[in-house]
This record gives sequence, C-alpha cells and structure tokens, in this order.
Amino acid sequence: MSTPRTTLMDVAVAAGVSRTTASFVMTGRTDMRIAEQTRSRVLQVARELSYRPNLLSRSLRTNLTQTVGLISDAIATQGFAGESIRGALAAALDHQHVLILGETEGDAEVEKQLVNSLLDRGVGGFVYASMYTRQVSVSKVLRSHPLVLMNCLARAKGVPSVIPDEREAGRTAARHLLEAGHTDGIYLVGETPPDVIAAHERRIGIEAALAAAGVEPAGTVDTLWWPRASRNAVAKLISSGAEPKALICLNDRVALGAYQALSQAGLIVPEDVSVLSFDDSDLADWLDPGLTSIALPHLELGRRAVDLLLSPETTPQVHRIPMTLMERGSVAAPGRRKSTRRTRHTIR
Amino acid sequence: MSTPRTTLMDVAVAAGVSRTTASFVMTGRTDMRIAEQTRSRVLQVARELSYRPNLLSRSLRTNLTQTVGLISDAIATQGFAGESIRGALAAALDHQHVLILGETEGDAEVEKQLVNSLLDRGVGGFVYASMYTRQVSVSKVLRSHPLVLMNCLARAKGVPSVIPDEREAGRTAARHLLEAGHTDGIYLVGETPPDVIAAHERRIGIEAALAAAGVEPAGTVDTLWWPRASRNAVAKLISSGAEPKALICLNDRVALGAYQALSQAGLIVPEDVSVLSFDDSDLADWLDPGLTSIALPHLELGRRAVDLLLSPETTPQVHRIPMTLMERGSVAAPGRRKSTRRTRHTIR
DNA sequence: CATCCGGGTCGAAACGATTCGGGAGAGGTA
DNA sequence: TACCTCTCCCGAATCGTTTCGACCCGGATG
Repeated sequence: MSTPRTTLMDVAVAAGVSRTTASFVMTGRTDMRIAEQTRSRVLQVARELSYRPNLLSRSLRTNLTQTVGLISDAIATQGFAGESIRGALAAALDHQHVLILGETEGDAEVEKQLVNSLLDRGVGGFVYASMYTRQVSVSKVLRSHPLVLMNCLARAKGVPSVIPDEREAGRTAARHLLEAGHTDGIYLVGETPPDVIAAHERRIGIEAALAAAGVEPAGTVDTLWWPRASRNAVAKLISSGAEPKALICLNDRVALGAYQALSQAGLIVPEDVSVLSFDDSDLADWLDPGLTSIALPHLELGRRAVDLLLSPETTPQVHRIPMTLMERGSVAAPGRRKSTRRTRHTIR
Repeated sequence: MSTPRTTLMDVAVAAGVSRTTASFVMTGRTDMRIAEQTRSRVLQVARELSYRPNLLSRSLRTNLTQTVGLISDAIATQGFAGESIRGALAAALDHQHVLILGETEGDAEVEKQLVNSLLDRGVGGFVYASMYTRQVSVSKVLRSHPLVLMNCLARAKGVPSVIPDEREAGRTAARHLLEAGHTDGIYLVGETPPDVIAAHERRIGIEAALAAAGVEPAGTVDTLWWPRASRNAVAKLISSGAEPKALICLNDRVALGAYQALSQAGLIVPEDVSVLSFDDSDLADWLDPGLTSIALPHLELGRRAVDLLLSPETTPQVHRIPMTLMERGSVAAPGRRKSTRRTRHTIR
C-alpha cells in the first residue's frame, strides 16, 4: 500500500548512529552530551528522509500527546464560543499542540466521562470554560491535572483563571459618557444580580467612576438581559415621565431593546439619548446607528488561557483581560437636539 | 505517586488466561472462539479491576485513536460554529469518539500542516466544514482519508457532503407567504450571486414555488447581505414609490436592515408589510416583532457529518438537511391594515 | 604506569496493547 | 491404534519511541 513510515531507526542507521543517539538529537535533550558534528549529521539525515516522529508511540512512553482539552459547560451559546475557540486554537498552535473539544452540559457525570476520555487520549491539561462569567467548583479529577479556568473563577483557590476585566470596563463606560459631557439623566439598564459576576462588576465600575466625578446616576432600569424585556422596561421608564439622556445598557441585547423602545417613543439616538453598551457582539455593528460597546475579549481569553496552561511559569492567579471600547455612533454630547418634551440648555 | 495503571496483563493474570485471550475478549472479536465461561470471567475481572484499556498503546498498533478532526476555513464567524460543533460533538460521543478542532484560515499551507498534525495524532477521518455554503476543492491529502464535507460541495465527485436544503427552503418561504394570502407586492431582498450556493438556491426555490402558484414577484432588491446596505436599499425601494406587501429577505441581517427601513418609513410589520427571512439566527428572536425565519440546521449538519463519517455504510452522496420554518410575528395576511399611501382591497 | 574522569555512544528494556501462527486436548472416524 | 477435526487458548513478535545503565576511549592525575 502506502510506503512504510520512516522511523527513528531509519534515521539512525542512515546517520550511522544508534537509535538512542538519534532520539537524543531529535528531542534536543541537552543533559546528554552529543558531539555537534553528530548532531548536525542526524538532523541533516532526518530532514532528507523527511522524518516525522510518531507521536503515538512517543505518547506510549511519555503519556502525553501534545493535546489540550477545552471543556465547557455549553459550547454553543451566543457566539461567545467562536472567538474564544479561535484564540485557544491559535495559542495551541503556537505550542505545537492541538485542541480537543468537549461539552459537559453542566452535568457532573458527563464531565467525569469526558475528562477520562480525554485523559485516555493523553491530553496534557485542560481549559475549563464557562459561557458566562461565574464561580464554578471544579471536580477533583480536573484539579489533579494542569488546569486553567476561562471566564470563570474557582471556589477553591490555587487555580489560575482568565477573565475579562469587567470592573475596569464599567469605569471605561462611565468615563466615556462623562467625557462626552453627560452628567444628568444617566440610567443603568439591566439587572445586576450579585452572583452574575459580569453584571455586578460592571455596575460597580460604572458607579465608582461616576462617583469619582461627583455624578450620580439618575436611576436604574431593572430588566432581564433580553431585548423584549429591556424594550418594555425602557418604554415604561419613558412613559413614566423620565427623560433619560444616556443609557448604559449592561449588554448589547439590552441595548437593542432600548433602541426599540426609544424609536417607538420618537427619541433619536444619539441626539436625544446616548446609548452605551457592553459585549460588542455582531449586533452592535448592525444597529442603526452603530452601537458604541465595550468588547468582551473573547479571542484573548481563549488565547491567554491556553497560553497559560502551556507555559511552565503558570502562577495560580486571576488574569484580567482588558475590555476595549468600540466607538460607533450611539454616544454624543447631551442636548445637541432639543428634547421632544422640554427644552434644555444646549451645549455648543 | 499514583497507583500504576491496571493493564490488560493484570486482567489476564487475575482471570487466569493469557494476554491474548483477554485481548480478544475485551475487543469482542468473534473470529476467535472463546468459551462463554472464559469470556464472562474475563469481563468480570476487568470490571472488578476497573480496567480501562490504554488507548495510546492500542493506537500504536492500530494507528487509530477514536478521534475525528473537524477542520474548517473559519471557526468563528456568525455563531454558525457553535451549534454545528455541538452537533458534531454529540455524534462523535455516540461513536465513542472525540473531536479535534482546526482552522485553516483558507490557507492551503496551513491546511496541510494541520492535516498532518492531526494524522500524527491518529485521527480516523475528517469533517471539512465551510462557513458558508460553497464549492471547495479538497486537497489530495484530505481526499486520501475518510472525509465528509459539511456545508460545502466538492468540485471533484465521490466525496460525501452534508448541506442544508436551500432550494426546498426557498419553496417553503414562498408557500408560507402564499398561504398567508400574499400574491402581490412580493419582493426578494438580497443579492443572489450564482457562486453563493445558498443565495442562488433560495432564489430558485422561491421563484419556482411562486411560479407554481401563478404568482410573479413584484421585484428584486439588490443588496449585500448586511443590515446597513439592506436598510438603504429597502429605503430606496420605498421612496421610489413602490408599495411592498411582503419582503423575502435572504437572511436575517438583511431582514434587520429591512425592519429599520420600514420603521423609518412608518410602515408596520406585519400589518403593512410582511417580512420573511432565512437563517433563524438569534437576531430573529430579538427583533420586534419576532422575525419569521427559516432555520439553518446547524446542529443537524454537524451531527450528520460526523455520523456519516463514522458509519461504515457511507455512500458518497449529497445529503440535504431540511430547513424548518420558525414562525414568529412578522408575517400576516396582506391588507389587514390600510396602507399609508393608498387604500387597497382588504381580505377578510 | 595504573586510575580516574568526563565526553560521546549505545544496547536493551520498557510503554501496553494487537495479532500471527501455532498447539494441546477432546472427541469422532476408519 | 492412528489420524483428523474441532474447540479453545497461548507464546512471542510487533508498533516506534524514550530512557536507564552501561561502555569505550583518550587525556589528565597521582
């Protein structure tokens, strides 16, 4: 059939050395002394024969396959997956590794099976990812192997994790609004339950930055993070007589709902109301006007997680990845246009 | 350190048979006759010792690792990835396999590297996925291994592929509109270049079903498949004096643009204009009113592709996965409300 | 002149399965 | 009894590396 594989033995013979020596050369071990001349000869021959070491047989000894497992509670949701996986893939590639994917569906039994299955295949370590930032408890099996958490924090300490810097993002958001000249009528849209880290941290950041400037938000619109809910909530806010000048939406879906409600009420973004949001999903670019949003660093999360896993100097620590503001058209100076309801002093 | 692995030898010894016999029992080979009594004894012992065969060592002989490679030109785009990967994952699990992911970035050299890298890890076959339905030319390396194409067709014949049934989806769309009572003012929104299979097929299906009912579309709105472009194009259509009653948008992003233009023009969905779309992305559910859309069978594509790959009876053939209509609120009978511009005979 | 030392190599034993080619024993047949 | 045929099982080679524990040899040391 196909030509038989070139083995290390072939290389050794062709280079006139023993298999042992060839092995040392190929794996580049320095603890064993090999004459430079021999070394280069072996390498030369290996190249000529286009030798590729058989990873599987190597694994049999080392129990490692240059593979990392990326396991997640839910792969699919929200397009989060895509970019993170790409980042992870890229980092894995940098380290000559390959990525095996797994999904636990949040089921501990499934997770156990999966982990074993991956261990059987010689994965060298795991990235455990959550689809929304939260605290997780990692199973014992998992903890007894190299592990990096992505987008989640361990209850138990000692596990390195990579998460978005939500609090700083909150500050960024608030500052952006302040810089645009907003001081009044700033509303926070979206519920912030304390156990949803992203929500909680964003809020803290926002309030801190506003407070630092001596500004107090005009209010909070409590709503689930979905367009329909948000739309209703914002509509209710408006019909209650409030005159929002700026809406900080806790994510883009919420912002979509806000857009809908504003449009319905005849309010124009950004002339009447500025809208600022988080996540920078595709949606942000599709809305009209484009939604200024603070991007989740999906790609970077994946990349850093795998990189951390595969770099020996891993220190158990929380790595916060900065979130960057993507300016589009939804934030402007307040009062550029007269409100439909009452006049207001105009800036410029 | 950790307790040494239970090997097949351990099982054999404990069961009082040879390693050979134990192996035959464990792998369930029938060509070698093993007494039922012996068989069950070995199985029993294996269970007691909670024996897990070492896949890596097995691979060394068989060159297979119960692994399939899913390689794609671009993992991330459009959240397509997520569901497809989930489907692939599920199917792989059903076959006791595991999924390795790779991304070629459309680069042939990267692809070659990747394929080799996966082969080194003993993948048993490949699923080659494209992020939008199109013709691809598969490399020779790839073709010389078990392979299933997902969301793309091979130029060369003989490679099985799994794609959405776009043409039937087109028919479904048209029929849905017809059933709602639409016969006039039906516009097709979105360009349909012949090399973009989805576009082309959808259009053919739509036109065929309309023609079968003796209906001719009122026109075509040529626009890129992006919200902004679509918005402008639809706005132009309206300002040109046309009075669309139904818009068949070639995907949800196009529909978003259409929504924006309609809303701008003071037209209400679905009272004034029905909107029907394709893809059933998240967006469809977020819009207001909910967008009736024909779903891309992402999950099913992934599942079927891997299933086909791992089922021996693979026949080289194109498998078309049905796309199902997701009804929301964007289609209604025409003329339920008087047009803002002119009155029209009302149905019911 | 024996010893030691350290640089440079290598033989052979793992690693844990699969699989080829028998082979022993029980029973049947001539 | 001699030979054959099943049935059930096993020894040993093999997959391609890694790696432990030598070994050889020339020069420095005492």
